[in-house]
This record gives sequence, C-alpha cells and structure tokens, in this order.
Amino acid sequence: MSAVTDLKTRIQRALAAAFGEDFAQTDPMIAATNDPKYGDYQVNVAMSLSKKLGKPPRQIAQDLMDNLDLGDTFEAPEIAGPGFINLRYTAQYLGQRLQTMSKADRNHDRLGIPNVTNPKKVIVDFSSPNIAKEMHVGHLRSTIIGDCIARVLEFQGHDVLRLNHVGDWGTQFGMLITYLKEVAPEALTTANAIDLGDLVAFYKKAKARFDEDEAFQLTAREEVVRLQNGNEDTLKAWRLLCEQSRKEFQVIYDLLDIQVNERGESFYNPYLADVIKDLKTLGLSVEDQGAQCVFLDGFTNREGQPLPLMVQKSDGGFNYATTDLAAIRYRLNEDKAQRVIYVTDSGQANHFEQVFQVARKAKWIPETVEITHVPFGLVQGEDGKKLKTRSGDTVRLRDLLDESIEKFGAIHDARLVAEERSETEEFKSNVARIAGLGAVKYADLSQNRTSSYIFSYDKMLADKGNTAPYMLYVYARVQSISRRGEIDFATLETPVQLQEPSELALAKHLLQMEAAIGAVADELLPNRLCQYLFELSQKFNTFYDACPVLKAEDEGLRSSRLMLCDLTARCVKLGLNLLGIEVLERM
RNA sequence: GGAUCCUUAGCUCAGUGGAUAGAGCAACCGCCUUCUAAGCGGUCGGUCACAGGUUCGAAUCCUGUAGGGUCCGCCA
Repeated sequence: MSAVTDLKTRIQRALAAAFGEDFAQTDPMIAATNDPKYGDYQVNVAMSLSKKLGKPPRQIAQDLMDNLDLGDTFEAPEIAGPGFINLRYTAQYLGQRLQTMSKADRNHDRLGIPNVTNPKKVIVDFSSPNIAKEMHVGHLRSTIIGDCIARVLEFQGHDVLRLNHVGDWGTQFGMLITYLKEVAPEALTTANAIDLGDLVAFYKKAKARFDEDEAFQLTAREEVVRLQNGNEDTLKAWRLLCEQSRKEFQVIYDLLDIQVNERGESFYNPYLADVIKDLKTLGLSVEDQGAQCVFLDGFTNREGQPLPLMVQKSDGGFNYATTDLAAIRYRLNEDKAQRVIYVTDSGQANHFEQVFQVARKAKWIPETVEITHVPFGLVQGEDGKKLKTRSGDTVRLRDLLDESIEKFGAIHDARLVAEERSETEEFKSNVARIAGLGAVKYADLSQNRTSSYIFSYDKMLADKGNTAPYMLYVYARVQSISRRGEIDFATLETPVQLQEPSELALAKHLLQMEAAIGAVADELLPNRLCQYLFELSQKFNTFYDACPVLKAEDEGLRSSRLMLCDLTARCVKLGLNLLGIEVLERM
C-alpha cells in the first residue's frame, strides 16, 4: 500500500507542476486495473479534469506524464483509451518487496504486515445462543462470521473483547420454570436431573402452553418478574438451567475453535431500572397502554402513526430492547469500547436501528464511537427455504458439523483407495475434521454476508472451485515440494527473479495480502479475504503448472521459485487462520 | 400499509463511479514416462429485472415501477 500512497504524492506533485498549485490536493483517482494488459494501476484523473481545464483528457494525461517522476517503482507510463494512464510495476521492485515480505518475522508469521497505527477497543458481539435450547444452524453464521471479524481485528492490533450475549433471561425462563414446576420439579433443584435434549423438548411444550393457555401465560410472566427481582428459588433453578446449557455450547465452541466470553442478557439486569429512569427523566419514554415506550422517527404502523420501541412491559418486566440499551451504556461507559459490532441476522436490522436511535436521542453514544449492526442472510436448504431436516425439524449445529466431517472423511477415504495410499486412522480423522469443519466455515464466509445462501455439502466439500479443500490442497502441495526437495524454507536467502507471466501474476497477488485483510476490517465482509485466497490459489496452480520448481534450469531460479512457493503457503495459512480454518501439512 | 435487503451466464454467486461485466459448477475440446491431475489451458454462455435521471463515464449513485426474502407493542 505504501507504493500507492507514494504514487499518489508523486502524481499530485505532477498535477501541481502541470496545472498550478490549485491542483496539488486533487485526488489522482488511482485504481487497480481489472485486466493485466492495462498494467497494475490506472490513473483516471485526466477524464475528470477535462471540463475544468477545457482540454481533451488525453492531452491532460500527456501534460501530467511530462511532469511525472515515478522513481524506480514503475515502468514508463502509457496513455490508453479516452485518457487512462496505465502503470506497471518493475519486476525488480516486486522482487525486492517479496524478499522483504519473506524475511519478516517468520516466527509469529504475519508476513511483515504491521499493526494499525490507531488501535481501538472493539467489542464484537456474536454467536448468542439461547439457554435451554440447542445451538442450531441459525447460530452458525453469527458464530463463524463474528469469530472471523474478531480474528481480523485482533490481527490488526486492536484490543478486541469478544462477547457472547446469550439469551439467558426473559419470558422464556418464566415459561420454562413454570412448566418444569409442574412436570419435572427435580430439574429445578438438582444439577443434571434431565439432559439438554429433554430440556429442549420441555421448552417446546412450555412454549405451546404459553401460546394457548392464558392462566399459564400469567403465571409465567409472574415468574419472570420474580427472576428479575432476584427471588432465591427461581434464581437457583435458573442457574442450574444455564450451567447445563453452557456445557453443551462449549462442546461446539471447542470443536469450532471459537473463543468467546459469556456475558448474557442477565448480566445487565442490575442496570435495567436505571435505563428506564433516565429515559423518563429525558422525557423520551412515555406510558402507553400501561407500557413504557419511546416513540421513534421514521417508523410508523399500518395507520401511519409513529411506532414505539417498548422498553418496559405493562407487567413491569423488561424486554430485550431494555437489555440492549443497558448493554450499550455498559459497553461504552465501563468497557470503554470505541467500536461495537453486532453480528446477528438481518431480521434484527429494524430492532437495532431502533435501539441505536433511542440511544442516540438519549446522547449515550458519543460521536467518536462507531456502533454497527453487521447483518447476514439466512442459511437455506436446497429448496431455497430455511434449512430443515428431512422430518422438518431445525438442524442441530452439532449434527451439521459431524455430517460434514463424516462426508469429507468418506471422500478422502475413496481417494486414498484410488491412489493406493495407506494412512493411519489418526491421520485420516485429522484430515476429515480440519477439511470438514473448514469447508462449512469457508462456504459460509465466502458468500457475501448480506445475502442468504443455499447450504450444500456437495459444493462446500468439492475439491474444485472456491472451497476450503481447494485452498488446503494448495498449502499441502507446497509442503510436499519442501519434503520432496528436502528444503528448509526458513533458510532461503535469494534474489527473486520474475520472468514468466505466471510468476509475475503470482508475485503481484502475494503483495496484495495486506490490502485484502484491510478490506475485511473496513467493510466487515470476510468474503473479500476468501476471494483473495481463491485467486491466490488459482495463480499459484497456474504458476506451478507452467514453471518447474525443484527442476528449474539453474540454482538461482530454483531458489527464487521456492520462495514464491513458500510465500504462497504462508499467505494461505495466515488467510485461512484469519477465517478460523487450520491447514494440513499433508492430506 | 411501513421498514429493510435483494433481482447479474443454464445453476450457485463475485463485482458500491472507469476500458470489451468476472469466477465456480454444468456442457464440450485438449494436457500426466516430468515436483500431488484434489491440477492447468481452451470453447460455449449475459438486454446486469424494467423505465427515467445525475455524470466525461453507471451493474454500481438518485427517482419510480414490477417481482422476491426478512421484520414490524408487551418472544429474543
């Protein structure tokens, strides 16, 4: 990136020299080209200045070029089309950059990519399953996307607090505890009296009762209020239920290698009353049909009247809007967060917009703090509808992950047979686990987050296309070269020679790693990194096909190509790790 | 009714102001006595939903229309 910054300065100097000091701050409009035949960068400023200067764009481009000193980074520029200026890196410059990249901090390998200059305290709120329910496919995206965003921001040097805002509070517990008192009271006083599967079944029945039985509904609501007021028996029952769920969640987090700190909705209970008090004092919250409501700008109901955000129910209970408001205050005032990122499905977009609006109206969010909802689409079945099992039930996350591991294991076994290879059980299960889980993660992250995607084991486990197995294969391929040639990449010390088109293309792509990571951090779109890695893998395979490495014509070229191989593998490893995916030395 | 996201190749999707709109899959044609062919090269394939507008330049920004997803007061 420093090359582009430098280029910008040089062009601005040329603009000033050619057209006067007024143009010293004009944006040169530098962009990466979309076709190698136009070089590496195109400067588009000539077209935009045409009207202002009253000259044809190509003339402007020529005047600019006449005043431009490019140093030794780029070849002589060319004017093309309506007035594009095309710039191409010199092979020598690319070689130097690659050597710098190769030598940098091999031990904790970040390929010489520096930390950001202004690290921030960032909270990433993700995963957020509900107590007394199993994690299902609906939690997959939040967990994977949130983890990836956290990894990328941590890599950049930000102080990231990962928070699991678990649903451990509210009406659901009123329902569940009320129901359990009737049918399984021992579950409320004894640890592990029933297992989680049963708990889920009880939850469904409790919900059904709640929906149809008014008396039950009332009792359940009273139980919620008891919980929120700290009644001992109710609290004890609640703690038991949470502990049981927590163990189950941890199994999944361990499998997926996810670190996240539990801080559930209940954590904010002591702060809820103050939220209402302060909203009332500010005159924002008013009573409406017995409930406390804040009326919103830009939201109306069917009759065109302003829509409220309800912050306290008519029975005195608080709801998730109250909790989210209390969480905002706590995170900004106590955690001192400068950026807060919420990773939830796009169905909650309205809710967050409303909550943020209320918090802003109350002046709880300083201008310097960035608070963002990062929405994502649904996981759909092959029929385009919400993913379900054949019997129509929600897909348990555990089952989904196990199935992916098992399916990849079967594919891999078949390949071993075809290649007449014999491997240990340990080797096989490790490959299946890493590729199977990697495939699920990669399939999710490689989609544009905002759209829904169709879940397909066949596609995500395929060895062709933009998949985890394809990327893992590239890494393993490079390691195979080092084993075959008995190469220690760490000791490579050589000038890089770039002659073949496939070498140049690979070299240029390797140098864009930092920009790719930066794009994810800025846009919070992990698919940018996936796209980068996929293109890197393709360029590597093209290079590998065209250029002999171990059998290169001379020692210098051999070392140079080995360095390209090594850098590719390190980029793939770092990239996959930022996506939460491990690599395999052999597969 | 409102809010919001979306509509790009047969299928699944990239691409938020630049040149002739890209990739994977599928289909078809080639490439293994040579470092892992889990690979590579090539062919075929598009009125970027539609209509206006802004701009030197629009899949991209604005307005409208049609179609679809999701959400909308006492669940979270």
